[in-house]
Amino acid sequence: MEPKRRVTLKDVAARAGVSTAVVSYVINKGPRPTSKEVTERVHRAVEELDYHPNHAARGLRARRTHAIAIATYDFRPSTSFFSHYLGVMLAAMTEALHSKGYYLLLLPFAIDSSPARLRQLLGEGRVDAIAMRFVTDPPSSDSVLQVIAEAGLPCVCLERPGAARFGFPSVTYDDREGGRLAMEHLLGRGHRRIAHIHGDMRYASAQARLSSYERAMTAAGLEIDHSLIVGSPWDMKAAHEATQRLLALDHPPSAIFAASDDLALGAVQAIEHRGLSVPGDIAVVGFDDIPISEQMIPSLSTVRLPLEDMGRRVADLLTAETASHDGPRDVLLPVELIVRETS
Amino acid sequence: MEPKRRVTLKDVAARAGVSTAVVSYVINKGPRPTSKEVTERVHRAVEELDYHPNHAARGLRARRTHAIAIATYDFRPSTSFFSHYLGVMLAAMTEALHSKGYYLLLLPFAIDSSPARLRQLLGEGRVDAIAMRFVTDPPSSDSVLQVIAEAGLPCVCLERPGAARFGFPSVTYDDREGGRLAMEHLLGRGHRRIAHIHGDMRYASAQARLSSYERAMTAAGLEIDHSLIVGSPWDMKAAHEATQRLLALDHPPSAIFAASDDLALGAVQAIEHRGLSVPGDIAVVGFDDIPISEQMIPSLSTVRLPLEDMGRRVADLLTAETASHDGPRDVLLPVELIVRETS
DNA sequence: TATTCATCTCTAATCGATTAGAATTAGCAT
DNA sequence: ATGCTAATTCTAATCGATTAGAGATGAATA
Repeated sequence: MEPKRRVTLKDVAARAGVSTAVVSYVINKGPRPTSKEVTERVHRAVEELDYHPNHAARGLRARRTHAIAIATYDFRPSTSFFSHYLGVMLAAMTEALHSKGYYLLLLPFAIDSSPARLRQLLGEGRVDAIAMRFVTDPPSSDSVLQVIAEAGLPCVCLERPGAARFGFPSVTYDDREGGRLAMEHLLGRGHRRIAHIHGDMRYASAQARLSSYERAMTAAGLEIDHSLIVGSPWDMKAAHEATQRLLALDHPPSAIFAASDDLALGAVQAIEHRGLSVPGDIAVVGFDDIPISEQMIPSLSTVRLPLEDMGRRVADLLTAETASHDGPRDVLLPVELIVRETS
Repeated sequence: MEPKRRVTLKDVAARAGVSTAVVSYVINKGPRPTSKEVTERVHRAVEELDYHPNHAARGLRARRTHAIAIATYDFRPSTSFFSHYLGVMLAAMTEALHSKGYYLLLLPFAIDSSPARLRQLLGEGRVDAIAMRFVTDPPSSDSVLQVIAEAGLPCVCLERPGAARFGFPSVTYDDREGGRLAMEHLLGRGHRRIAHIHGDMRYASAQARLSSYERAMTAAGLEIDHSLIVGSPWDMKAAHEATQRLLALDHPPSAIFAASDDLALGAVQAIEHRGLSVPGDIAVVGFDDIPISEQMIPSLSTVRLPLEDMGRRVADLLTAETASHDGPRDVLLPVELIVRETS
């Protein structure tokens, strides 16, 4: 393949019989008006030459790269970086960004990675803005956000609000409300002895869901029985074993609220292995709504996260020219209870 | 945040008391030698000023962006783009690229998306190379590859070899061998009546795994009973129902080879719901080795894909200066049979 | 000491766009 | 027609690096 000579602005200008400045104006729809006739000629030339503005030249002069970076600070980067959770969100975000002419750059961050890499990325001026996902609450994230703030780069935080003091907005789904909905549902079905399987408590989500459980129980006038709160590290097998412990109790629960669908899956399996039925003997509600939840039999009742919405909102916030009219906002997106067969 | 003035080459040069050319030489370790003393002075200046070369300027002049794009041509882009499969691979790839100073750009392609987007990306000169994943065999992918070839960009194909005529290497895992291993394993345990649950036959993997099944049966001198080959669209629920049909046969199988772990999951559930045990009554082997496979009880025997290896290999191929000494190569990575409790 | 050669450094052109500021043209009222 | 303003268009500087070609330096050789 002989690498055909690139088509440049100059070529287009020559073909359209105008100066390069005008071509630039036409392409960028401004900042100065162009006559209808010239505009058309330029567009035709662009079309005919299959011209695409060079990204580097553009970025150099205009200081805009039309690229957005996303980094996740997670404890389990390699296995979970692209969980269903992040995956769906990323897909939506990629698509939303693309439709605005932006590209998404993936950064490989673990929760303990040094800010050096980040500093390099920012120093290079490679991206216009950055999205950060933290699985824990501030202030563990502060040093990272500090780096971004110093670079003067727009940033949106995923899931964990509280970056407002850096001037950054956030997009979060409503973990608390999700837990409330799940519990309300189970309580509404008459369950009184409800267990909770929580996830890795280093995660803010695990904390939030557990505290929703406790709040709901208390609000319903029920005492919190700590033998009904079992834990595991977001791991289906651990959930299976935890459930076995629940089933072995003198007063086993009649319902289980699991902090994730993976955990719920383990619970359902354990219950069925014990010869009991779901939801006949024990009802189960999960959290996340991963694809399996709908497909398994019995299908899993769960709390659906607004993943695609989140992706789109983040994309919108990051590409908004009109950055925050009235200060950064913490966007809280609603979750949805999906009642299926396990409850 | 007042956006601090950028530190440029000039600043570094001034501080080190040399010309910008020398700084460039030092930073890029070539193409001309620099004296030890000057080299050190420059490094010190870089350090002190926290200098990072501007990506756009660099890209403009040197025509290298140090960015790699990846696109997936799949039938189900939104749900599966970031399946476990792609996720782990991407994580490995991102990391490998990063360690070489490259960044990964995500492209949001569905299998029927037009080449226009791609042409734009390439026209912009935004990336140095591109990785493409196709879930079907050529020639459906040819028009896309044609675009890349015309742009003269290095490209690596994931999973589906046969792009050699465009001069592109490929990285694939051994689907056929995986099927063979799974079947050999089941046959070795004395199973003779083995069923196969295949996935969406539009996928080359589904085809390859099915044909491995047929080949193994034939090689073992067994006749292929078409009532034992049931299909579903990579969907756990469909697998569940397909398995119910298998169990209802006059001569139900004693083992099932499922074309994916998701399908295997559905099969296991169906078997257990029927009151039978796995592997006591029926053995099951899956394909992929998703995280759940190890965690479920009983844990699932399956074929593990070399996902991280693939990611790294692709990264290597795409960043290799020495592009193909002796023509493009189709790299075929081995898979591994993981025997667990279901078989 | 003069000459040659290798090594290192500097000057300045260049990549391809954007965008001030100047120049031109068009539109309109006088 | 003429002057004035508004609408367009052109010229050329600029972004921040890389890199050919020229120049300077020092060591080795004659």
